[in-house]
Amino acid sequence: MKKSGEIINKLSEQGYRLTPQRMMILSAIEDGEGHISAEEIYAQVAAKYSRVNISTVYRTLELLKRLGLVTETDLGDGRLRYHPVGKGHHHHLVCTECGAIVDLGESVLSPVKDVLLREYGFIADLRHLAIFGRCANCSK
Amino acid sequence: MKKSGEIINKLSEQGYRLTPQRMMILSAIEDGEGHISAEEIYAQVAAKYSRVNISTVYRTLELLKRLGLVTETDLGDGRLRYHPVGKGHHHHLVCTECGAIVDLGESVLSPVKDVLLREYGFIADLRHLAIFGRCANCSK
DNA sequence: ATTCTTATTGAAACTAAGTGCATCTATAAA
DNA sequence: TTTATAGATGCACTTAGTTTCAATAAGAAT
Repeated sequence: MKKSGEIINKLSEQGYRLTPQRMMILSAIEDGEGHISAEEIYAQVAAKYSRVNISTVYRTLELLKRLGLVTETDLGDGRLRYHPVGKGHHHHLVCTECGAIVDLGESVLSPVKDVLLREYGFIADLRHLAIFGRCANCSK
Repeated sequence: MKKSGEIINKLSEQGYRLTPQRMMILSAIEDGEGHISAEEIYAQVAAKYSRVNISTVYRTLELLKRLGLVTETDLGDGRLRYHPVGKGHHHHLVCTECGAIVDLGESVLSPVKDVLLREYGFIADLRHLAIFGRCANCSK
């Protein structure tokens, strides 16, 4: 039960205002296991402070994304999921047949990241990717 | 100016009906340079046959996607883009700063595809990916 | 403590995409 | 050629996310 300090500090360092809405959105993101959706964040915040608007949640997520503090990932269930960057990087294999999700270390994509940087000077954001396809069972 | 036969043949082989709506949607996808959006397909079809509904476009795209006949890619402009698989595979580097899009051969991701198959038995669909990040200019 | 400035918020409208259901029609069977 | 039927469509509605704009309030300056 920590105080979501990491992201808050970075926001205030960079001159962004620390509104109560933002504080509550941040703790919703930093508590829990990550992979939270905008609606879930909204539900958590609204439970304590019913005046929040969901567009504030979306706007805060957009900001955190732009500052590189959270990653946004489409896991194929129709809503985007958010993960605090401070909690570590990983990827997912998502089976489009049965819906199974397998976690994947960060290292699988590092060679790609390196090639893109070397050959194109492109700094690829490959911190939390969902790779779709068919799992071992479904393609047997 | 070919007759969008490839996809039509595959649909009818597999027992799907060849409705006039589908035929018009298919030629919209197969003519042109690919990377067409659902709205653009709808506009093209509606110009000839104003009774089509856009949900038919979405449903047809869903079908073609499921059958592996088109790829769906988010190039970051708020609408998904579709590309006929028969026209070849490639990827895109999308700069989240300036919006520049650089094309990329298929080969960059083949090693990843191989590793996922070998180590997880996972058949990854990596035929038309958009990789977001910062281009050489924007990260100078 | 009060005032000021501008970032942030809430409300509502809007967009892209997906869904449920009654109707219609492409295709196969008679 | 006509009929039957399951697949496909149109329409209305829902959902996730974005945008506009007037009102509010965080944080700086006084």
